[in-house]
Amino acid sequence: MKILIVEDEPKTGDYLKQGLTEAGFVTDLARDGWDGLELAKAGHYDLMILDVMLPGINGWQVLEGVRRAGIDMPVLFLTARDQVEDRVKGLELGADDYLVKPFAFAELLARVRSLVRRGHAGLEPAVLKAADLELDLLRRRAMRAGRKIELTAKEFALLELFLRRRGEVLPRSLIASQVWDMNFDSDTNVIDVAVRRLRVKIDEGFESKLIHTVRGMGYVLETFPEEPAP
Amino acid sequence: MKILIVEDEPKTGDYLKQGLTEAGFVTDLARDGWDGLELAKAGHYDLMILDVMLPGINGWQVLEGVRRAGIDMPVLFLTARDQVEDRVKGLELGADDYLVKPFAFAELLARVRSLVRRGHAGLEPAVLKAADLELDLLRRRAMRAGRKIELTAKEFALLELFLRRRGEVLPRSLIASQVWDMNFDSDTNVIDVAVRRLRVKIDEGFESKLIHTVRGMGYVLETFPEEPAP
DNA sequence: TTCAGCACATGAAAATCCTTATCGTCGAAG
DNA sequence: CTTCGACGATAAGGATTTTCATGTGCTGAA
Repeated sequence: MKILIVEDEPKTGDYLKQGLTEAGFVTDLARDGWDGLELAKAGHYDLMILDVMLPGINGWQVLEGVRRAGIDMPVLFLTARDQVEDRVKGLELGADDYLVKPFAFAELLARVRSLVRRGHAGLEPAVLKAADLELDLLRRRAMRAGRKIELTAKEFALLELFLRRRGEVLPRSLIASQVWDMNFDSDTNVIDVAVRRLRVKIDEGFESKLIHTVRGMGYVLETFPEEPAP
Repeated sequence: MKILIVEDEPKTGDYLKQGLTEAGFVTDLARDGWDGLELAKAGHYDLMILDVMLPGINGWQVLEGVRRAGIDMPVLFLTARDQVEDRVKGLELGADDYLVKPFAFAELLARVRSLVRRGHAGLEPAVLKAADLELDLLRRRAMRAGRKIELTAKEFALLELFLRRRGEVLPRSLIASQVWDMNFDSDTNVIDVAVRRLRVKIDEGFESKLIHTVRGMGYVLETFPEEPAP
């Protein structure tokens, strides 16, 4: 599997190249937009990782050039934290996924694998929904019934997990491994506390509750109450 | 590469098996000490991952049985947080490495790879030193000039990095990727602040400073001052 | 030499996260 | 029906980590 990285900052570029190489990919690295475009046209890649901020021509322009040349490969692009609208724009231009700097390498790897596997057929949904709750993954914002909800990083990750696996009962060990990247140590109740904080934000003050406890098992996010009417 | 996992808690066991399988290893899973011992004797494994707390016979006993049977394979064992002395004991009994629960999977994978590669020839050093500073990785304790120093998780990780790469100038991007598992985003100074906190703890009040700033490059831990005498 | 600009240092406030302790509730057993 | 025990909810406290604002000193250019 061959990946083209287009990144001007040397440290980030080397970091990506090394990490992906260790993960078993073959990589080429372009240091600016022009080189990137040229390489993209010349070689056959399974994926392109594209920084938005580049000297010469920027990331979108590279993307546009690539698409104009009729090259059909998935594109993952990298944006800085404040370039939210850029991300939206990039997706409209035909990118397949994005990642906000700074990012954990594990996260990048997961997305790269996903894209390489799926091709750029199915873009990940940008907004997850359940009833009147919406989680915008691009803008990192949550809303319920039209009201904006502020979430911390952990809360966001937790809610994202719940929404991605809506209706499934998630045992604490699963939540721990996904949200905390930890193998579970049962003598703590971090998860209970985190779920509570999330509940306060997304359920408190609303008629229908979304997060439900399944005693002895874990937690579920469900649109309908467990027991409709006795 | 074949790995034997001995772990009674089902969730942890499955988690390990799945994760390692995805990482390309072949795994067998034993649910208690007796099964573990039997499998270890029967099959040819490149590594055994051994939980200390097991029903029937405990981890050390399994280890002892394995060694008695003349089986020579590296052993990585898993301990709970409070079983510090157990870890020390386990290493004395001939384990090759340990991991404290809860642990990040990435950490486990790194150690597994290291052990599979090296065999159990070279146990990682348990104590890192520089001048009169010591960092005990087993007991997670730091001392300087005989005085105990309390460190937080981040401080510990940072100091460990400095000690492992003593004398090397570490750019911020490297520190970010190692200690924060993040690709670097230059508009923050978390690293500066973290380095400062560490400095206060290990250098303040001591004649010779260990952590030095290299302007425009990063930080180094060095025993000798950069410029001896002008 | 002086000044401006940049890099790093520092202190303090704010945000987040984890721990601990206590209370409540559900379910099973008597 | 009552009691007990386990599991979960909740509140409060504390520790850690991050952000922000400001200070200081080096370096290179005028």
